[in-house]
Amino acid sequence: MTFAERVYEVTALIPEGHVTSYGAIARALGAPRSARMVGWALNNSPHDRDLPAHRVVNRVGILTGAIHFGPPDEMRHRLEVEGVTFIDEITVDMKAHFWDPADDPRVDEFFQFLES
DNA sequence: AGTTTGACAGTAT
DNA sequence: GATACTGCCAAAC
Repeated sequence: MTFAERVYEVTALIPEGHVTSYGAIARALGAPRSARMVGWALNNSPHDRDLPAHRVVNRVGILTGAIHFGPPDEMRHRLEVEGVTFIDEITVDMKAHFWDPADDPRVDEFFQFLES
């Protein structure tokens, strides 16, 4: 299983109405210095898998990946529909919606699965 | 096998 | 504070 595939698995676990950051995913994968790789992985993410990639923002809460969602405001709109609030046009309220993969027991289960 | 490329993060200025 | 700079490393080519 490649690094990118692990990124997809974690991304799929992001709860509705929440967001996480590239760095947080990298840490959860045991590669704390590989935030850029998470971005790279999502950039090449499969379109046939319905990944909630719109729930991944940078550490500040800015939707740096918005340009990959077609219409300029598509990403923000998807988040707003889920109840995610913004502190300005492009910045999500991280304090209210941040979800850390490392805090979710399902992520631990996932890693145990990998070892078996 | 060497180079390039990022949807980043942390530190320094 | 806002920029600028630097470290990062998996994949594609």
